[in-house]
Formats: sequence, structure tokens, C-alpha cells
Amino acid sequence: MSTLKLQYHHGDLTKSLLEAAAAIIKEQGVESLSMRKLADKVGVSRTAPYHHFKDKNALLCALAERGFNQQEKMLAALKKQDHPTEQLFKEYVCAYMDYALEHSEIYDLMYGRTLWKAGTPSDSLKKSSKQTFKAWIEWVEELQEHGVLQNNNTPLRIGQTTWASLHGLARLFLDGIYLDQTDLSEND
Amino acid sequence: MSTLKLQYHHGDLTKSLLEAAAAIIKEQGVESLSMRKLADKVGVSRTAPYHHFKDKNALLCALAERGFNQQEKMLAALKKQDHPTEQLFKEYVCAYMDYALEHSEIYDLMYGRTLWKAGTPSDSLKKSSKQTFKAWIEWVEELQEHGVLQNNNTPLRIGQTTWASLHGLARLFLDGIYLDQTDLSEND
DNA sequence: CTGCAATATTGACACTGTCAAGATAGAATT
DNA sequence: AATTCTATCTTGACAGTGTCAATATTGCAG
Repeated sequence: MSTLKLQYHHGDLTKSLLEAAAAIIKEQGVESLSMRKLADKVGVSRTAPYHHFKDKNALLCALAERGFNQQEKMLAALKKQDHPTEQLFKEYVCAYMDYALEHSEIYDLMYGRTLWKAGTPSDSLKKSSKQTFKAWIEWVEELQEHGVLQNNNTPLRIGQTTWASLHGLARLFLDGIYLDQTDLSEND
Repeated sequence: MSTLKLQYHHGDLTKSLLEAAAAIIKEQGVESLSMRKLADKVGVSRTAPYHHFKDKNALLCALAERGFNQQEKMLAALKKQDHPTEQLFKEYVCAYMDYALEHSEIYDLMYGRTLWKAGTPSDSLKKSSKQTFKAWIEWVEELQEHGVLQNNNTPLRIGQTTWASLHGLARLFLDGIYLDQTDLSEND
């Protein structure tokens, strides 16, 4: 009876919400995530989530922020490995693409329109994204010193352009326009 | 009296809807376009648009399709000019970027998630996009013959990669992450 | 044991997309 | 000219959404 009983207080609802939301998003896309369904899935009333996130936008920001943290950890873990710098860079590129493809919906949230254009990125999210980018720039500087990246411009500039390529490529895979194998062979 | 009179039949509602929708989208973004507000703006009842477009998705598809047509006309007009091939190519690149920036919301509709991932692209839209891409590939072949583009791979492949760069660049400007001048100077 | 602060709930509102049934007007047919 | 037909538009309705305000429940501090 005690285990089956529905508790009034949920425990760590914030966390549960984030996890459930991440799951829904991953399976069905951001657009089919509704606050109400989410609350339902977690087994809580419609408006309960609003005591943990100001609004839907805030929830999504938190989700994106999580993504940035993950990504930054990834980079940090990678750097600890004792591989030659150039190989490390290649590994990073692969890891980056892997992350984008594997967590496509989160990636979209992190860099896409939903939050940055249609929505209002929280200060916290802005901070996270900046920090992630800063860490990237610092590493770019190292890479330049090791001759892995060109040295003909500032780390910031080189960091921007290389990341731009990376991000552009990721987007192309995600959006998947004009790159399907099917479309290649078809001829009409 | 006769001019002021609200007509039951609207004339060319289809066209009016598309234009009004394009205007709203341009000014306020896709997400703040609602069928109801659109109908209101055109001066017609809520459900009238549904006699001209199956649903919202169809309306957006039509809007995107328009974009493809515009873009293809642009390319065609450009090619008619009697400039050296290489300059023509550069002009195209500029024109492409201009279009993307100037009609950012439409561009987003043409290549973005809303229709291709979240929505269901209409057959007509698929056809338009393919046709546009095909025209591009054909031109790439010409460009290769004139030595403006590399000749070490098929037109399709070269077309894909160059367009990918173009599109990636466009997206970066549109999404505008990490590229603001403000963010560059700030240091926290 | 009592009161307080954190947490969750129910009710309500405005807005959305969209369907079904009815109204209207102009064109075609008798 | 009257009537039918068809394209077009409208009103009513429903389920779903985000979110606010008021209320209830609980666990913990005193």
C-alpha cells in the first residue's frame, strides 16, 4: 500500500521533469512536448511543473543548459586522454558530430531557433553557452600552438570559423535535406 | 457604400492569404502566425482559409514553395546576364546570401525544421525543392566545365558540398550564435 | 502539537487548429 | 426570369495548449 500510494510530494520533481522531458523530446521531438502531457507522464497535476520552472521556455532552457554541460564534460574528458594533439582534435570532431546526431533534439534546442529566436534564452543558458564557447576558444589556442590549427588569425576568429563548419555540418545531417541516399539515386 | 461593403466572396483569397501570411511571418516570425489571426487580418472568418489550404501545414508549404520559385527565378535571371562565369558565380553566392538574410523567415521555412521535420512537406513542395536543387546541379556542371568549380568529382557531389557550405553559412548568420559583435568584445 | 513554508491541486481563461453543419452569392440551366 | 447547382464563406463546437489565481496538502521547525 505504501509503495502504491500516490505521494503528494514527489521527491525531486525538478529532476524527474527534466528527465521525462528529455525522453519525450528524444522520441517525439520538441514540438510534441506539452507541459500538460509532461506533468501527466511524471504523475503530477498540470500546473505542478510551474513551481519548478517559470514557464515552458524555462524548462527548455534548462534542458539546453544540461546539453551544454554534457558537451563541456565531454571535451574535458577527451582532453585528459594522453593522445597526440592532432588525434585529439579529430576525436573531438567525431565526438561532436556523434553528440549532435545522437541527441539531435537537444542539440537543436542548444543552438536552434526555438530558444534563441522564438523563445527567450535564460541568463543562465546564455552563461552556459558562452562558457562552453570560451572553453572551446581556449582549446583552439592550444591547438594553434601545437600547429594543429592555422595560426594566421586570433583564436577567437579561428575558433568561430572552425566551429561554424562543425555546426554547419551537424545541421546538414540533422535537417537532412538533399543528402539522403534515396534522393541521390532518384532521377526525376 | 459599395466599396465599404464587406463582400461575402473575397476575390482571390488564396493569394491574399499567402501575402498576408508572408507579411506576418516576415515581421513577427513563423511562430506567431496563427490561422485565426491571419483570417482576421484578411478580413474573413476563422475557417475560411481552410477552403484554400487543407491545414496550416499546407499554407506553410505553399509559402515555402513560393520561396523556391523566387529563388529559382533569381538564378535564372542572373544567368541571363552576360558576365564572365566566375563573376556570375560570385554574384550568385551574394544573391543567395542576400535572399537568405532578407527573407530569413521564408528561408527557414524552405530549409528548416518546421516543414521538413516537425511538419509534413507536401508533394508539391518536395517537387519544387528537388527541381531547384536539380537546376543548381546543372549549373554546377557548367561551372565545372568553365573551371570555376573543381572537377575532381561528380556535379552532384560538388553541388552538394558547395551548397552545404552556402547553406551552413546562411544558417549561421540567421541563427546568429557566437557571431555577434557584442559577444566578441565582452569578456565574461 | 501548532504553525509555517514548501509543494501540489483544482478552476478558470484566452488562445490555438480544425471539423461539421448551415448560410450566402454568383453562375449555369431550364 | 426562376431555379438549381456549386464554390465560397460563416457560425458553432471540441479538444488541446500555456499559464494565472486561489486553494489544499504535507513535512518540518518551533
